Amino acid sequence: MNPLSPNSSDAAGTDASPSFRPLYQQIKALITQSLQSGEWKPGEMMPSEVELAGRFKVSQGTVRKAIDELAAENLVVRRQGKGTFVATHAEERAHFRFLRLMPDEGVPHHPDNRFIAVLRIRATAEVARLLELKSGDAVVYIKRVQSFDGVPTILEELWLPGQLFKGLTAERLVEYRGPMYGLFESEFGTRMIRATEKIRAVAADPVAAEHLKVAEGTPLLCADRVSFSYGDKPVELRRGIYSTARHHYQNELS
Amino acid sequence: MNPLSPNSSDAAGTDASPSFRPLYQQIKALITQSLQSGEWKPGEMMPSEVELAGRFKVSQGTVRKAIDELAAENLVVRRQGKGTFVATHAEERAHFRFLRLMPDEGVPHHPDNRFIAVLRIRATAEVARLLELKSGDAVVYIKRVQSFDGVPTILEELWLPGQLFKGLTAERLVEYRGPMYGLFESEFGTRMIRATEKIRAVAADPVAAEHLKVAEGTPLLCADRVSFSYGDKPVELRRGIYSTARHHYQNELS
DNA sequence: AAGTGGTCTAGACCACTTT
DNA sequence: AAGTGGTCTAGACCACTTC
Repeated sequence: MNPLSPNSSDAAGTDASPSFRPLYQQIKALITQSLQSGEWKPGEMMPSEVELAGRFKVSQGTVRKAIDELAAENLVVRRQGKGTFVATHAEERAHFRFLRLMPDEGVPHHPDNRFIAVLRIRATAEVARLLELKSGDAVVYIKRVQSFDGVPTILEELWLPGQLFKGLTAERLVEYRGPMYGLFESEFGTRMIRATEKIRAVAADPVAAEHLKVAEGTPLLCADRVSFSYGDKPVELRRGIYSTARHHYQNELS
Repeated sequence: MNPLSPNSSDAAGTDASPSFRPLYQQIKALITQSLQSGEWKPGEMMPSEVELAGRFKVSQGTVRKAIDELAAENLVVRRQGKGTFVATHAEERAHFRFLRLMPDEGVPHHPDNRFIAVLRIRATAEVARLLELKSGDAVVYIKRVQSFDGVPTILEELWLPGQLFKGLTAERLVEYRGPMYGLFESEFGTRMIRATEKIRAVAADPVAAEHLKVAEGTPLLCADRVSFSYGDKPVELRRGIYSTARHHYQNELS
């Protein structure tokens, strides 16, 4: 008998298996808990499959199936011969997982950041609703422009729960190299694992026109993103205004 | 010894396993071939796992792993207790796999179609390049408007290889109920399995403005899609012009 | 009862990386 | 040589559907 909640043939009682839950999914949940609690930090190696199998008193195959799903969800990364590692945003290849704006020609490269505002404000009703806060709760507001080859291309606004990002200042943002999600994960213990985006076409308002150096009324992409951490907890709101003169939003349908 | 190409310890020769290919991937390739050749038609049930295991002289677990990947790629659908079925576009739930335009409020429902043009023309250099044809090859050109609740929302142009869609006429398109991909698959034996989209913001030109009943210059989404069939063969070009007044392009980042 | 996919095990062995 | 993930097997049993 394994130590986890049995699915049938239990001690007694008419177990008509009202809610069957495979062992490997229970293992997966336990591993996810350890990831969330920070038992293994981003970038670190996790215990080997045989070690986890021993800890949970299940076969290696069952642990494998659990980790397979975690790898499919990009929570962990497997490297043959080396081990299984906690996924991290502080990596070159992770940068373009959430940045879907690609140059029409040439290879993608990293944008230059210019921060316009880093403020602590109070959540509007709309922001509070999407971040699952209360109206008036503290939020960090960030506004920045990203340029490729000196051409301003992205005007971005972010709203973050103030509670989670207490020490976040303009200085920290400016001095940090790499994607913001890397900073969030390493400095504030908040890891983005999933996001949804709603995309619309909008006309450049005076502010956007100024920052992106385009004429007022120019058609621009507007991407409203909600990012989630473990347990589908919303931890970021982001509105990106993209100039698609020399770039496009790339998507794979499958 | 299994009958498929051995990976090592072969009859003779210094096999330093220069190109290792797992058994289950070879099985997967064989099953894909059968799917492509039409041995089992879309919507039909395929042979059971044990039967396939017998046919290929491998264990059921190996067949399972092959089918697992095919299911992940949406080429087949597993139904516990029933069997494994060839995926088909002629299903309610499949409709919204490629249609990412969602209403800002309310539940998504099917659009009304109005066909503006169904022509056989010659491929321009650009169309030929993307469809991997030669300039001047025959292509089917389709132009249509899709409306939700009577509101014209999508202006779409399609280019299809003439060779693959010989009997395609306006009548066939009009009388067919359901998504176009269903027609392509059932009547022309061409099944879309994957697509890429590049999205930009554009200003409504006179033609788009007229069809979508918006003012000239209105910002609209422009989605350029290339669809692929088995073997990454391009089989459709589609340019969609979306009005995002009451809809948005929905995307999941993970 | 029979057939299907789904889970779980124990063990063997392979490929890859590091020591 | 030792440790890691990756493959493959054979068999038992479970959950679900159909007959």
